[in-house]
Amino acid sequence: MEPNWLDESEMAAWLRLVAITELLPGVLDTQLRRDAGLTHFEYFVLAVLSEAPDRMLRMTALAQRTNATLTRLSHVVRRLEERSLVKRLPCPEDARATNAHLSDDGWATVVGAAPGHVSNVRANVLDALSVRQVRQLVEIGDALLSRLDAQGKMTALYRPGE
Amino acid sequence: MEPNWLDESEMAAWLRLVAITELLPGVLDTQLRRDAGLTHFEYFVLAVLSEAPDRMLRMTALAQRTNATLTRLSHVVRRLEERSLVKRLPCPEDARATNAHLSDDGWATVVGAAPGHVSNVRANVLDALSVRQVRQLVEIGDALLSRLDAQGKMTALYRPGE
DNA sequence: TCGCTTTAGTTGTCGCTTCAACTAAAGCGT
DNA sequence: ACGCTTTAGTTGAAGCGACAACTAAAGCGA
Repeated sequence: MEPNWLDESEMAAWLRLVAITELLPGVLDTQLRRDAGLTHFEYFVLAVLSEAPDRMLRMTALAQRTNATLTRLSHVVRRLEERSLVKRLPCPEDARATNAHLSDDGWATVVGAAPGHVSNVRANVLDALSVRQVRQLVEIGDALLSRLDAQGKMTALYRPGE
Repeated sequence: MEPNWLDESEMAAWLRLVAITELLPGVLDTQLRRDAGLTHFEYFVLAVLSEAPDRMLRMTALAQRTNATLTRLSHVVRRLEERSLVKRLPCPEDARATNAHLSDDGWATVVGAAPGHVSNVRANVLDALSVRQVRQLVEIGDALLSRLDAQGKMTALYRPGE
């Protein structure tokens, strides 16, 4: 393991990426918690469900689309169900599986939270970037995700096949 | 709050950024935990201390350089001190302040962990990017951090003043 | 149809982060 | 010298996520 150290430019990029991954979750959680009583991950789960056919997805599919482990999702969906934002239904075709269904309350919650969240994302992320940088970020994101999620378990749905 | 929704390109960039912030911490933590018994944040704290004069920094300065709240850092440094990787010393010039000092064990730990960590960062991040993309990522990172850390409390040390 | 393996999901425990509350010292105005 | 405010840091409780262990159903080979 001979240390092939980072050069100046690589270190600069790496430090910024680390800082972003530390700071971004807090920025998202703070706004959503204050305005909608949701963490960003909870919001994301509800938002993904809201776009699914019948507002319903299998736990495994939902986990993939939210970049989460099944364990994490299971805990979160249980809490969301306790708040009546989501309902869990046994899947008729496969008795092992569970369907997560967005309730009317859940729909209302995510619809109510969306505008504030979008404007927060604009204010803290997208408005800082030029159109060219947004395109570059898509490319960079695909490149990184091809390593971070090499098997495409999580991000296969929107990333180009390699 | 009229919802100015994201267009396709903005949504693509945003989804990728969210996925990265969800997946990257796990990739870093898993390798460092397995090979060195450290979380990435703990490693980062030790690494920052290792580069400071006398391997020592005030808690507040250390918090800034690690993108952390003082609360989070206080807990982490206490745990590191219990493992004898760090020693806390009262600051002679300011009786309110605490200096965190990297012990010899801490130094050995971070030096031992660095090569594996760097090669993990290469394998999962930097090797996926071209030289141009690394430069683009620095620019994008600066742009994002100017919003995420608008007051420059955390990242002022390596980001250009606006 | 029997048993083995894989898949789907849940649960309990533990560790880490956040939030609120707190102590204590420094700075500062008068 | 006196309070008031700010700064530095710690602490305890609560909540979330990771890991390991588990149940149960499906797939599949002989």
